[in-house]
Amino acid sequence: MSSVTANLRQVAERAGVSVRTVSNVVSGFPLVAPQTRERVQRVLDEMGYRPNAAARHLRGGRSGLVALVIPEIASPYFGELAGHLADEAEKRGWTLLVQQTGGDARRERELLDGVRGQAVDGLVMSPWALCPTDLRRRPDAAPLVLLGEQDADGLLDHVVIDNVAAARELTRHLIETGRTRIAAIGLQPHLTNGTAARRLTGYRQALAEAGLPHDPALEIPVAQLHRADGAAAMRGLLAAGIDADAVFCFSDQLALGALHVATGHGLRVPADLAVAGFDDVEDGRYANPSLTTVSPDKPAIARAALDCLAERLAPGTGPAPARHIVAHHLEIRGSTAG
Amino acid sequence: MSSVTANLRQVAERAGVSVRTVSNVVSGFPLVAPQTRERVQRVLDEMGYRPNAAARHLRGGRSGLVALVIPEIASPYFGELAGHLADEAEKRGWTLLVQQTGGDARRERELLDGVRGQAVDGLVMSPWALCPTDLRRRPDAAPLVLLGEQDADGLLDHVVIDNVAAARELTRHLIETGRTRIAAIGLQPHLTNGTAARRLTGYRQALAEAGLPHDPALEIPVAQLHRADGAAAMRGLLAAGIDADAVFCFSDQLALGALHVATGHGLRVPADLAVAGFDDVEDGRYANPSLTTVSPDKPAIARAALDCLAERLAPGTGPAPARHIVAHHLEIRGSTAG
DNA sequence: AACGTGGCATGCAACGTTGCAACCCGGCGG
DNA sequence: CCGCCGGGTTGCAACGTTGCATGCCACGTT
Repeated sequence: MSSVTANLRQVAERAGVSVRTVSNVVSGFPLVAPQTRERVQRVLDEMGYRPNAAARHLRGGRSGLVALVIPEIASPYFGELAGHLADEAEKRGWTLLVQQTGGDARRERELLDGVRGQAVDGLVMSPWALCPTDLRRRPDAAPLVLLGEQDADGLLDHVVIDNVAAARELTRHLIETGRTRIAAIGLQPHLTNGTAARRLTGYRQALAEAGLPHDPALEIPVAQLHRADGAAAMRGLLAAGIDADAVFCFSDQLALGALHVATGHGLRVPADLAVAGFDDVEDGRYANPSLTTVSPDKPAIARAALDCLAERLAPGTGPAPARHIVAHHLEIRGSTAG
Repeated sequence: MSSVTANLRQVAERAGVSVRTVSNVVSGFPLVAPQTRERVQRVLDEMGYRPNAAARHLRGGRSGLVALVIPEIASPYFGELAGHLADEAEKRGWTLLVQQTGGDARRERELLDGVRGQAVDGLVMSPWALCPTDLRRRPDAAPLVLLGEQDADGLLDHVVIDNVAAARELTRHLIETGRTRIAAIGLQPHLTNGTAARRLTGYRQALAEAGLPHDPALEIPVAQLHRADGAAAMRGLLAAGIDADAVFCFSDQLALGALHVATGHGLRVPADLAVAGFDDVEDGRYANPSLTTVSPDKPAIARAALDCLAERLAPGTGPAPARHIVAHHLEIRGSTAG
């Protein structure tokens, strides 16, 4: 079977030059005579030459692939993030590849030390089950950037927003609208990912600053971050007869589930109950009522993650692993302020 | 710089056998003496050997990569589909790679005849701007499967649901709940993708079957399929004073936008206005009220697309390009039946 | 006229893997 | 005893590309 596309040798033969010279033209090497360059270029175009990625990869060690390793791409937050990452990767000449873990520890580990047989130049990962020591103890493979809180300052690159501050700001907003019994939905004590813990900290700080009591019954853990989990948490609150006047959910998905159950239960939002989320996914903007949320700068997260990988891939060791903090802002909408 | 992982040569040296024999062990070639196999396997494990994907690709011509070429991954429908595709790809030893086109013709063409320099084994594509002739006129590159209607029966593989029937069923449902002035939102006359056209056909058929008049003012085109477009269309309906008692949107995203505007305008759904969508994305399930929709069997779509690629990749030409029809069902929820 | 110089072009080797053909050797039938 | 057979193992070559070193030529300088 012949190759699907012309290769350097075939172009060289047709143009009457050496393979090396064609390669020089393709790669833009300056020491090629103008008329030679032009002739070779013409043949390249004629034959529709496209460089063979496998050969380049084998030769140069770069595949041009970056892996996004996440629990699930169907989740709106990761979907939106993947969109930005794909765009940014494109700008840098990379292609994004998606690997789903389902939050499973074994699968996370498996992907960590060798996505597709060392075929990627770098990994952008959102770990749920692996702890920082797991993440560090791996063969000298492709550079790794983590998304979300990791308690691994100075040991691993990770991109985050200031979750404590963001949660505090949002909670303060709820307090300013007159709420005093604010539930927090979304604790994830079973995860190594420290994001939920930081948001809980911010929430508690805001309560303390306002002199509000801190009621453990209002701090509700969830199994996952799906709408169904938010719905279940809300049903639990209602069934237990807990009189909350606001719920702060640690993701928009949870909030949308909670909102659905609350309104289905006859509660008016925001009059009877304020509902707020986190992530600013597009669904929230069009919910009824639209959802107040913390909006992380997702394009900036994508840029930061890929910049970080680019630095690690550049010759030289680059700077020490760092915590890259990205901007966020409060997006106040109808679900908390009617 | 040494290679990041042990290669066959290093393993062979350590195990005291030839490179070829190690390769035989790795690939499970049967003619290897049991004790040799065992010894080599031990060394493989010790050294943490992982086959080099680039070399395999160069040698064997298979990269193990499948590209998903879609307008945008952030769209919930494509996000959910990508999740299923990634899972199914995984099962078949493939990895999914995402390329966004933004619906742009040039970008679609570019990706079509050479994603990443012929580095993928197959493409799953949802074209918006390219017509079937464009899609067929391409160098003998990787096999291609299209998602959505293409008017290219027998010429190109494509995976669809029966859009005419589905739209007819949904419209009939609206009629059965007593609606007579049913708007259709989501015509896309500017796209080559024939999906919207088929849904419009089904809609009109149902109206005709019920003996309802067909009012062009109720057939509303949109620029894209985002929530914002659905919202804009709904605002247009309301501003024009058109008295519809139902809107059938050609995607859930459109429906959610329309729903948002309708309820924001004081309309009670479904009492004053029924709203229905298409795609059954998770958002719709948790909307207020939850959204009636056509639910395509997304896992089956993913399976069909990848099975089709697998057939094309198998030795031999395989069956003629076909239209693969996947099941769907009506998901009746609160937005049409209170 | 001999020499250095710099622009341009080329050949060789190697990246890690696998298809192919050959090889060696013990056992068995002629 | 020789030749054949087949299980087990091996070397060679090639996939397409690029780094490195070298070759060649014309021109300008000594």
